[in-house]
Amino acid sequence: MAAVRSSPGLDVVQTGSKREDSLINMQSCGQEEGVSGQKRLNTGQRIEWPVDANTQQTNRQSFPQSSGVDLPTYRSPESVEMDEIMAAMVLTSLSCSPVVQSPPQRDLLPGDMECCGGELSDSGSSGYWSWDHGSVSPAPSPSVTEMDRRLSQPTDEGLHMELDQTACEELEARRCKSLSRGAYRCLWPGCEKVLTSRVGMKRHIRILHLGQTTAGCQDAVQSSPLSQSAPSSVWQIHTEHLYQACAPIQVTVSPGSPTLCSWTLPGDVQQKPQMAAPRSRSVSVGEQWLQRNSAPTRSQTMSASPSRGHCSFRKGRGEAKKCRKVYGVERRDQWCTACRWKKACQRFPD
DNA sequence: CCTGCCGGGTT
DNA sequence: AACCCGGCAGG
Repeated sequence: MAAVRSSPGLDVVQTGSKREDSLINMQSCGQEEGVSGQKRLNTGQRIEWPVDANTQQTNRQSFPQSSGVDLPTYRSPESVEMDEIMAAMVLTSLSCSPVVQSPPQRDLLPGDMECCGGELSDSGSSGYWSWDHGSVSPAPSPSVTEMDRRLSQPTDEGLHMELDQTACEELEARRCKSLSRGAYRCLWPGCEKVLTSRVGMKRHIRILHLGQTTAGCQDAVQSSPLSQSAPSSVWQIHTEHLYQACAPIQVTVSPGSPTLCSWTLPGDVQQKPQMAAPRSRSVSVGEQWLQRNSAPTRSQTMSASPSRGHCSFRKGRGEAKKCRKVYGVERRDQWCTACRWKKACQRFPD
């Protein structure tokens, strides 16, 4: 059985039964101050479980707001933006230069996109953060129906990020499979247009699918929550192992364009949102508070001060109460992992 | 002395 | 990688 929390004050229990829908029970519990979550099943049983910080965060992305769990018939009012998001995904996919068809010399034109081996940054844009796909394998792509369901769900910022990445992977996989050498096929739903040049394909998507005449695409992507939100989501996801993240998380800021921010993460870490979903672990009040209050701020801090990558620097004593003080030595099992290992506390970071 | 956590060792 | 702990620094 998997227990999830969809949003503050709204708990959801999802059983492993085939009749999930009928067994889903939602209850507004308010914001309890305890360490564990608690839930009532429809059997009348009351179940308490430790809530994982990652699980909480992840599931807030997966089951956002009032929709609770996957209700197939639900259509979000925000789905009207999906065309735009789809366009962004298609273009993002397009920006991933196919290794199979790209010999050492890449047809990089002025204003053309970068290869996805390292960055997706469009040199013609600003404020377009990018992913390093790293070791992410395109093989396990979600089904079309699942994609559609996710697209139709109301999304918060985190889900946008997940959507973007997953969709990019899938589109890239589909494109790599279906493409003949040197040709680009438009993956816009219902459009099978094949062009030989990347620039032409970009133009095709812009004009036909976005209805834009000139360089509006990057701006559309830039201004969408899809791109704006992802870094903070990533940050939230990885706070659990923050003390290990000094090296893996790399933030680079382009000197030329102040808003161009490139996030480089190891592939396995990027997949964590999907893998962490069924997990369940104890979460503290502090962790919940941290996720609610400080995570967005931290993302901004990350963007503003990328020099944090240096780990050897010993910080002065912060003001925050750490697990040791909050729980005491006698409740050491409730400490965060880092505190138990005498590492820098990641539940109550300074 | 208490606390936080770095650095390094062990499993 | 996960886990543990000696020892150091700050308060």
